Amino acid sequence: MTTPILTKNQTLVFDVLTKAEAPLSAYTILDKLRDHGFRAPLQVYRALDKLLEYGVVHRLESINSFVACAHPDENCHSHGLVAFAICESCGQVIEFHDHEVDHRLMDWLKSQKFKAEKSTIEIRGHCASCAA
Amino acid sequence: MTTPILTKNQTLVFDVLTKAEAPLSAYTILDKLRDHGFRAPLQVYRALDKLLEYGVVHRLESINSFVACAHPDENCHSHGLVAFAICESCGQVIEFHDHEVDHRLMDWLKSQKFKAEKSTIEIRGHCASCAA
DNA sequence: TCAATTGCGTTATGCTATAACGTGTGCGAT
DNA sequence: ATCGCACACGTTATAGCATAACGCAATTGA
Repeated sequence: MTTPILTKNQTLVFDVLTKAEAPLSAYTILDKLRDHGFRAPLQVYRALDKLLEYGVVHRLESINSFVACAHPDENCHSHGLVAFAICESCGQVIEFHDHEVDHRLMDWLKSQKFKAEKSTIEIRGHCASCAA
Repeated sequence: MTTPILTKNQTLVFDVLTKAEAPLSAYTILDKLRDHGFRAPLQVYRALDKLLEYGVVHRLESINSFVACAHPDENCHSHGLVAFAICESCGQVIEFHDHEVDHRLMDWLKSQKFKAEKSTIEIRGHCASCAA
């Protein structure tokens, strides 16, 4: 699946996320786009839904925020599980993929006959710079 | 760290969660406890905070809900990482611990000099009974 | 041309979580 | 004993996150 051309709103939201240095909440995105005519949360959420579907944006469940995918080119859906390390000081996010963890989790799920659909792996703590 | 005696409110909330067959949101807990004098969300959240601190309850970030720990006796904080498989049909949750996944993630974090504090691993999908 | 699909805008609403205030109770130190 | 402290509790208000439901406009394809 290749990413379709983005609509105007989707582009605006995606650009804001791409330029941000940390995850943004939907309402923060809304505020940043008021000058571009955004007035209501739905405008943001609808764009986010599509961007998530295309795999170019990730949702961080543990902090109710969104980040642009770290692999702009390839489609992130093909990477298997994605994990995130989120710094609680500076907000920076490190995205990573590990097939070992993948397999281990998948094997376990298989043994339970559990059909996985979506996964969330998020570690909160402090990054190298902030741990000081 | 052993779990202190629970207060009245903590006990009420913990009992509701223990009897539930699926995770409950704070507001659902509130509704279930109105007959016991609960009137406001804070009464629930304050009890939950303590129960989370004691490690006898887990928060499921991806569905904004709470479950009683599957290991009532031992303290769950000592298990290292905890992961959850959450059925989107019946709501049932399977809790599991895997040292392999643990180590793998921890090694990765170490290589990034990231100091982990809290972790969230949640897989949504369908359990054996519901996948049919 | 017509119907179906998709994106968009708006208003209203619902769900999740916490701030800020004050009260009461138990308990150790002086 | 009583003072001070820590802690649980109750209440009101508010902040923050997300979606329902309506209608309009543009696009596309039969």
